Amino acid sequence: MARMVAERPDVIPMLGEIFREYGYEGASLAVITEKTRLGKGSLYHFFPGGKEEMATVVLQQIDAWLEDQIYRPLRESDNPRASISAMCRAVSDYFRSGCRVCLVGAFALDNVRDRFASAIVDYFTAWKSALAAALQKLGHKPDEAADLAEEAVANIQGALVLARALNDPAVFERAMLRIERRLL
Amino acid sequence: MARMVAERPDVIPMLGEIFREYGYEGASLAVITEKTRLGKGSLYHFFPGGKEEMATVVLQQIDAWLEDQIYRPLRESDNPRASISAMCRAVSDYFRSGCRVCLVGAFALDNVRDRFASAIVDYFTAWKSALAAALQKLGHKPDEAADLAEEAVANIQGALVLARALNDPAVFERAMLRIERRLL
DNA sequence: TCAATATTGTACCACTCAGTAAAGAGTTTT
DNA sequence: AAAACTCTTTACTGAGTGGTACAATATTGA
Repeated sequence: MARMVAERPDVIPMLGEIFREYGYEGASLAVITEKTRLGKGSLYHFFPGGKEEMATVVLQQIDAWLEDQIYRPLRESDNPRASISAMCRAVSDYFRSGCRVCLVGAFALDNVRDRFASAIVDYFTAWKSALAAALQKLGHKPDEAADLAEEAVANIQGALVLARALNDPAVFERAMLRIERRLL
Repeated sequence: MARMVAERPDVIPMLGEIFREYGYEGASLAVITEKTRLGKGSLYHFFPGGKEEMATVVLQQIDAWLEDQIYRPLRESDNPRASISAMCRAVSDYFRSGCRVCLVGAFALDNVRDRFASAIVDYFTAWKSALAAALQKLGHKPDEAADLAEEAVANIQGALVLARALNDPAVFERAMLRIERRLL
């Protein structure tokens, strides 16, 4: 039969948005088939492991993107100020000023946390340590840098929760400004 | 037939813990009947509105508790330092060092946010303004106090997300110390 | 004692869930 | 051209969903 969608990779970003919008449990196969315009057959052809595999792949893709765009620059740049500043901009963009949810944060609060525990831990650990590396290059002592990094990562998550709760992007933007000011 | 549980009020805290543990969608009636030891008949007798009414009542009860234990002291105490300090302790206790989820925060990230939007907005708004009132009594200017309060409330949520993601209460305790230090 | 009311167990409803099976259509390879 | 492979459609399963109906039973107050 005719191909509806070129390749499996094309579906992954759609799945990401679906999980963001509906959550893991809320993203029923009915929703997924409707939004992706893919029948169940195709879905299970691409992801034999079903919904769980879909979510796993989405989490992998998110990790890869952040590694490229944020973690590596933080670790490897010889201009830590600039890469931290770039991180704040990228985060603000990525989360669309708080209108977009952090999938990993949402999973962490959900009862699917245990199912994706290792991906969730990896996500936050990688972020913390990459940011801490940049902060050390900025002159902070290792434990001081780790503390600052943990605080920043937590505060980003908090800003996302509050902005979505109050449905107010300004809350997120204010928080990101505070976070950047404190890091630099 | 014999009464299993004395009164409707006794069930509400159980429902709270169930929603915390399973989320709104994850808390199926099967789970609820099992954990409360109440049959569907009793459940729908006490809560004719079904699951949605159960969650609404739980949110109301949470709000009432916080109003009593945290908001009112913050607003009315003439020792703002002490009441802010007490708030931090109460929060740490309430969330069991981050092992317990904030139901309202979790709902905010979930796709049930819209259904309980007003309760969610009220929760965070009340908290922010009560804390801002205390900060004003501490000598902060109104907009400065509002900003600090918003930051603190957001950071508590962030600490909850990160602590649960990393499954590490120490993350939450560290964050609460930072928050208290910054407020006082 | 006895009727009114409050509570509970059970069976049931229509619907949705994730997942499967299999046959067919399209494309590639041989 | 035909076999092999990739993808899609369709119909289906069995379990679980929230919610309803109602009769059976307890408790209460007169």
